[in-house]
Amino acid sequence: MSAVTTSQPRDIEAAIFAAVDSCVTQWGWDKVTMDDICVTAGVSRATVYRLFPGGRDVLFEAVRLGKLEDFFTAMRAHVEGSESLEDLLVRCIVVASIELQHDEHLAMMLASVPGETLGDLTVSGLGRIVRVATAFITPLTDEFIPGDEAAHIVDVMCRLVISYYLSPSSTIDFTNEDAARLFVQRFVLPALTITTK
Amino acid sequence: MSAVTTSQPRDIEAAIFAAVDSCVTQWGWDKVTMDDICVTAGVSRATVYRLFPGGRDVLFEAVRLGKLEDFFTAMRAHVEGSESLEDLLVRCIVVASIELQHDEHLAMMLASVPGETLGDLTVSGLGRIVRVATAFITPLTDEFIPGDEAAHIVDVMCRLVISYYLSPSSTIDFTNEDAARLFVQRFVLPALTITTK
DNA sequence: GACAGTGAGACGGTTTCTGTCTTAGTGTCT
DNA sequence: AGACACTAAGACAGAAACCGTCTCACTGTC
Repeated sequence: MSAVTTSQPRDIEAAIFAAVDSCVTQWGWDKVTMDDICVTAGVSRATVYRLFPGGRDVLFEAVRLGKLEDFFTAMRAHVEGSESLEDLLVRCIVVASIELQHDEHLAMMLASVPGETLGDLTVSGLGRIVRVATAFITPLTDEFIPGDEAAHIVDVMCRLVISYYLSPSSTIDFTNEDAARLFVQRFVLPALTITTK
Repeated sequence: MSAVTTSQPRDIEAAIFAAVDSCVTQWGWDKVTMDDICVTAGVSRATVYRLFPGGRDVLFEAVRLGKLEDFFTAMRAHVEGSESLEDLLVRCIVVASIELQHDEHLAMMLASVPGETLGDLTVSGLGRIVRVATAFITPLTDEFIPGDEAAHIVDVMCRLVISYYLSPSSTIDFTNEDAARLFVQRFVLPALTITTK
C-alpha cells in the first residue's frame, strides 16, 4: 500500500531499540513478542529480522549491550584524564553510582518488572555487565596496573556498585566522593599485589 | 510431595483473585496466563479449574464482576436512606466519583496497561459496568421513579462519571456535591417524563 | 477407613510465536 | 528510463506456549 523509504536505517534501528525499551518496560522481557516490537516500532517483521539476523535473541542481546555501552560511554567521559589510580577508581565508583541513581528507565523497569530486572542486574546479566565494564575501564587503568589486576578490581567493584545501588547502606554511600575515596584507600589499593605507580 | 489442606476454600479463592489482580497489574489481561496466576497464587492448576469451571474466561469475568460488586457495595453504603431522588442521585455521583479517584488499583492499571484498562472502562466493559450499576442502584430509586426510567439515568450517569473521572473538566467537578447537585437539577430531573414524587 | 480437597503433572488440541521467504511498492542514483 | 536498495505486507511451516481435562497420590477430617 504505502512504503515510506524516507527514513535512514539508523532511524529504523533506533525506532526498534525504542520499541523494545517501551515494550519491555510495559510487559517484561518474557512477555514481549517480536510482533509487539514490530508494531510498536511501526516496522515490518522482515525489517527487524534483516537488521538483526538471528532474531529475538540477537535483538535483545544487542539492546542490552547497547544500553551497557551507552552507560559506560557516558561514564568514561567523566573519568578520563585521571592522574592516579585512586582518582580513577573513585571517579568510576561515584559516577557509576550517580548514573545508576539517575537512570529513570532502569527505575521503571525495577518498578514494573522487578524480578526480571533484578535477575539481569545480579544473576543472568552480571557477566555481561562485568565484561563490558572491563572492556571500557581497563584501558584507562593500563598506565597504572596490569590488565589482569584491573579486571579483578572491575569485577568486584561492579558487584559492589550494583549492590549499593539496589540496597543503599547507611555506612557507605558510593555517590559521595569522600566515602568512595575512603573505601578505595582502605580496601582496594592495599589489596593490589603490585605497588601502584 | 506436600499437600497443605489447612486453608479454607474461601482463602484459596481470595488468593486466586489477588493473584489475578497482581498479574494483571503487572502484565495486563492479554499477557497473563493461567499458569502465571496459579504460580502467583501458590495453587495448582487443577484447583483453579475446579473453583472456576470454564477456565480463563469464567475466572476473569468473576474477577471483574467481583471488583464491580465491591465498588457498588461500598457505594451503596453511602447512598442508602436518601430521602429524595435528587439527594440519591447527587450522592451516587459524588460517592462514585470520589471512590474512583481513590481507587489505587485502578490507577495502577491505568498507568501500567492503559490501553486495556481504558477499553474495559469505556468500550468492552462498559456494558457490564452499566448492568451492575443498574442492578445496585435501581432498587434504591424504586420509591421515586419507575425502573426503566431509572435504568436510563443510570446508563447515562455511568458514562458521565467515568468520563469525568478519566478526563476532569474545569466546568464540572463530580466529586463536589454542589456541582453534582446543580448538574442533577439542571439536566437530569427535568428530563424525567414522570413527575418525581 | 471413607471422604473431600489439594498438588503435581501428563495429555491432546488449539493458538500463538518465531524465523524465513516471496511479492509488490517506493525512493535514489546513474 | 532503468538498475538498485530498501521496506511493508503477509503467507508459510515448524516450534513453543497455552488451555482445559484428566488421573493419581497425598493429607487432614470425620
